[in-house]
Amino acid sequence: MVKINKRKFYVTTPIYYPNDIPHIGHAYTTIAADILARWYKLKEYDLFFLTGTDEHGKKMEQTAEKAKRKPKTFVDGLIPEFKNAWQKLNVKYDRFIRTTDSDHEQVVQVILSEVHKNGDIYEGYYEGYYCTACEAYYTEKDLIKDCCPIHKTKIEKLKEESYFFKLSKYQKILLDLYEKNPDFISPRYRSNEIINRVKEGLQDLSISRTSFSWGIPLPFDKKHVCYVWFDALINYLSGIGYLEKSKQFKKYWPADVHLVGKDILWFHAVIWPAILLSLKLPLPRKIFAHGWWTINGEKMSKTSGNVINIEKLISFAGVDSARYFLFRETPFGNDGDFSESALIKRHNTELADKLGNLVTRVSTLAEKYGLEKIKSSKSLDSSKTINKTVKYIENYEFDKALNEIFAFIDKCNEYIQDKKPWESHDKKVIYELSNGIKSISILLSPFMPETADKIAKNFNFEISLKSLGTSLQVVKIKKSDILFKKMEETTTVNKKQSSPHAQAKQENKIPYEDFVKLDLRVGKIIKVEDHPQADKLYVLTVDLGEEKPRTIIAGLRLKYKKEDLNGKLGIFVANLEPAKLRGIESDGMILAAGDNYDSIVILKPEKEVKPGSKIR
RNA sequence: GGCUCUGUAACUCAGUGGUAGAGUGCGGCUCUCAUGAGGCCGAAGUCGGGAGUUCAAUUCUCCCCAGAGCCA
Repeated sequence: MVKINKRKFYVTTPIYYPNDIPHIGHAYTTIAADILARWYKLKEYDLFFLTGTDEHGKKMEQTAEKAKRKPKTFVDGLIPEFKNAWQKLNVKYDRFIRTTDSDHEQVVQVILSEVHKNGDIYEGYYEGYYCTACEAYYTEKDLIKDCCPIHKTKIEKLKEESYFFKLSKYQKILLDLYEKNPDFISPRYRSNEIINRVKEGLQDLSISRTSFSWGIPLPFDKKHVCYVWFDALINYLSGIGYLEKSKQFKKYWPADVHLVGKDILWFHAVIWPAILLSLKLPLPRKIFAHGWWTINGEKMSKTSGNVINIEKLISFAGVDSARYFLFRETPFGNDGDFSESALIKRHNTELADKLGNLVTRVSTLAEKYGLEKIKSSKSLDSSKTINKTVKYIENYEFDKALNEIFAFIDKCNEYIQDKKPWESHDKKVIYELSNGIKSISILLSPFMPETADKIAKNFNFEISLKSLGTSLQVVKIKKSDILFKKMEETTTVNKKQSSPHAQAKQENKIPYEDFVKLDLRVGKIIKVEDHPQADKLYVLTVDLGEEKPRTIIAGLRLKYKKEDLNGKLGIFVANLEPAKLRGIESDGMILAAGDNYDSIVILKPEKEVKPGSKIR
């Protein structure tokens, strides 16, 4: 008898280095995984969602030493930061794996032995410039003045005994794989980047170190500990029970998607598949690289103090608004810019005004007039929205999915306006709208689980795929509480913390480069005539130190007599785009000061200078 | 430097071989069930610049300019 297995979905985040506190970057990947997890759970897939921490390496060893702790004790203290963060963000993972978990350590050793046995690991020497902060070697040409190109710290040449993984052996197979599976690496442009690099050739990868001991020892040479990346990648296997739970492992492997930041795509799209090929294991279905967040247009960094940690992310407008914003603002894959004002704006206009308000008004009408079930609604049909949203979510186009859902919310608002149920008391219309709200909530539930739950309770339906396909039951409905309170922007804290550059931008200041674009010059007015078509305008002939004098129109006729201007010096914009004013072309502009026309005065140099002198 | 991509309304972006759309913002009108929310209407663009192919180019080709990404 053939047993029909339920379809499964296995999603992972990278395992995070726990020395940093979790911030918006970590949150982005993890929430994305949570959205997918919730979505496939909704579809009743057998789901596994793995996240965790990467705890080995020289850097961690050193930090622990500074804190006068043993590495393990030190790391133990950092883990709650991450677990709490995910709890606060409503992220529901199936396992939080730590590379110090004993089952993981065991798996890494078994895998090292297997790869070794397969002849893909050999002994050699590694020579290069090692940056402890990056945990990576650099070649001489990578260095910038003997310093690490990323951390700008001085780094030294190291030569150590090392074991190597035969990455070069897999170049052709990998290229073949990318070609046959163009969506293996997503988005597509990232795939092209990787392909080009792999074409340039692959070097064997050093996978062990002798310079520190905080790591997993190689089973065939205990002097060496495993290089952190090799150790870390294997979490995707150990996390679902590579050794002891072979049934579970067989069910979930291969992973359906590894979500990663664009900075670690190389490891996941090249090294990881090569390891799996050596192990003769099936490859993950997809590696998806997402972008980074800038903060107010600036790179996020500890030194500029603009890091958005989880507390802060939630503090602006709550968890659901933060989750919504991150995936509505920017296509998944692209870089995005985070700012409090952008978040609050979306919270107010989209969540409060459109969605929240719709729920309140429909629930109020339902409470007052009740519902009457109808079979199907042609005028307010959500099936197209559902189909499109499904397509977008499963294609990792979260922004488009949300856009689709909100287009339907707009439709509901148009419908209610059109049908005016507060006049007609038409229970069928209110039912149609309630049913629409049900679809909206279920589709939104992966993104905004709390909100979806609240609406579901209020309108008495279940968040499930089944419920999406069936009509709402008629029950008594009460007016909904406010789902999204409108927020006011309180940027003062933010502004103080941001750099002078970002601050200048916010205050509408321009960079110096923009100022120098202005060609301001002293000019001598050599002729003043009335503009024939306008009683406010003079037509000036101005010497700007050029071969020919220019014609410049000035609105000074009511303020200055001709003789007050003739022969006088003034300040002019010399590179203004020429403009026709009442039929005469003006090639420049005279500068004047004054808050309004009545108080206007022209500007003059303090001493006599020659026409054409530059203002600087 | 090498490879790749982008340049469309004030902003963010969609789009097509037959001279352009959406959201936000802005201006006006309007309803009152609703969170000063909602709905309707409107203004706004030489589709980066130049050349070529074509009956026709924002859309194809080439060059130039500007910006971005990736380079173990």
